[in-house]
Amino acid sequence: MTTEVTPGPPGAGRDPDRSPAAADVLKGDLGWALGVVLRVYVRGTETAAAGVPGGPRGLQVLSAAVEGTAGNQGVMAQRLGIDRTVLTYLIDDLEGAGLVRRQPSPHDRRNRRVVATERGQALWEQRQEALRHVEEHILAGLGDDGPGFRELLQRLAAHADQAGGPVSTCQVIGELVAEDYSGPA
Amino acid sequence: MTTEVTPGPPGAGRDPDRSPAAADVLKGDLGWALGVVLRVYVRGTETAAAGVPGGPRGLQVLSAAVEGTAGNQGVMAQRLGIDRTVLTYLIDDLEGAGLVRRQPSPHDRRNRRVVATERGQALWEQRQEALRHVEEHILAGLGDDGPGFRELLQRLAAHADQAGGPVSTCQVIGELVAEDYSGPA
DNA sequence: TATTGTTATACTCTATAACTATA
DNA sequence: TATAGTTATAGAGTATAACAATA
Repeated sequence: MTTEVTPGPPGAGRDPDRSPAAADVLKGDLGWALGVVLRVYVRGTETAAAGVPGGPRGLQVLSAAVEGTAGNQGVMAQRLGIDRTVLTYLIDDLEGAGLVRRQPSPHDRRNRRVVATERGQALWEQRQEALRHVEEHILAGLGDDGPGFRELLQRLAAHADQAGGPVSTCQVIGELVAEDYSGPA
Repeated sequence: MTTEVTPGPPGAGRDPDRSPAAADVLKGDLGWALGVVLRVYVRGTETAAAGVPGGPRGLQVLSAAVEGTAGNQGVMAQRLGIDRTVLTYLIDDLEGAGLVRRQPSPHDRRNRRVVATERGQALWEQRQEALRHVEEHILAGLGDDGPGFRELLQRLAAHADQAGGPVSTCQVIGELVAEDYSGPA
C-alpha cells in the first residue's frame, strides 16, 4: 500500500528539473493556503447546514438575511460573492422552506429586502452554535494564536470587501505578463 | 443612482425580524472572510496567470510540478483540492503547452510524476514575481501585521492539510442537527 | 484483486442574455 | 433611459462510472 515514498533525491533526467528553491512552494502560496482552509471549513459546515436548502451557501444567505444590512438582493449577492441570478434561486428555495421572505422596499419598489422569518431566525441561531464548533475546531490548530488569526482575517476581509468592488487589485501586474503560452511549443 | 442607503432604523414589520445581535454576523463568519479574501486573491492572480492554460489553477498545478514533491497525480490532486479526473485535463493542457511533462515512475509504472519542463520552470519563475505582487498588495491591508497573518495562515493550512484527509472535522456537530427544513412549512 | 490514470458521459453549477416592473 | 429582479438557455465546470495498465 503506497510504498512509493520519494526514495530520496532522484538522479534527475537530462534537463534541469531541479528548482532553485522548490522546497515548499505550495506552502508559501497564499492562495493554496486559503483554499485548503476554506475547503476544510465548508466541509465542516456541510454537516452544520444539513437540511438547509442551499447547503453552506444557503446558510450564508440566511445569515445575511438575519443581519438585515443588505438593502436589496444585488448588494447581498455582491457581498456574498455570488451571481445575482443564482441568488434568486437560493432565495427561492429558502423562501419555499419558510426561512426567509422577500420584502419589497417601500421607497423603491424595485428593491427587495431579504429578511429572515421567525422560523429562519430560530434555525439560524441553532446552527450558529454548530458553526462556532467548526470554527473553533479549525482554529484549534493554531493554539493560542487562534483568536489573533481570526481578528487579522476579519480585518483583512473587511478591508478587501470594500476595495474589491471595482477593478483595483493592481494594474502593475500586466507589465510582467507578455507572452502567451497557451499554444504548443 | 442608488439613493437607497438604509434611511435609518425601519419601523419593522409585524413579527420580530430584529435579531438579538445581528450587527455584523457576516463579518464574524470565518467562512465569509475566507471567501472574500480568496476571491480577491484569485481575481488578482487571473492577470498573473494570463496565457497559462488552466488559469490560476493551472499555475498552481505548475507550482506543484516545480515543487516536485507530489509523487503521483493522485496526491497532487488531493493536495490541490481538485478531482483526479479534472487534474488529468489540466495536465493535458499544460503538457500540450510544453510546460510540464508526465514522467512514469520507474518503481511503480502506474504512477506518473508531473515535472516542469525548462520552459515551465522559466515561466513559473517569471510569474512568481507577479504573484508576490498580488499577495503583498492584499496583505498591505493589514499593515505591519501582514507577515504575521501570513505565517499563521500557512501554519493553519499545513495543519489542516494533514488532518483534512479523512473524515475528522468533528462528528459532534451531527448531534445538533436534527430536523429537516428543506420542505415547505 | 487493488490501484493509478484515462476516458466518456451525465450532471450540476454558473453566467449570459432577454424580459418585466419600477424609477 | 436606467436599474432590480426574474427567467430561460447555453456554457463551463464537475463528478460518476467504466475502462486499460500495472502491481
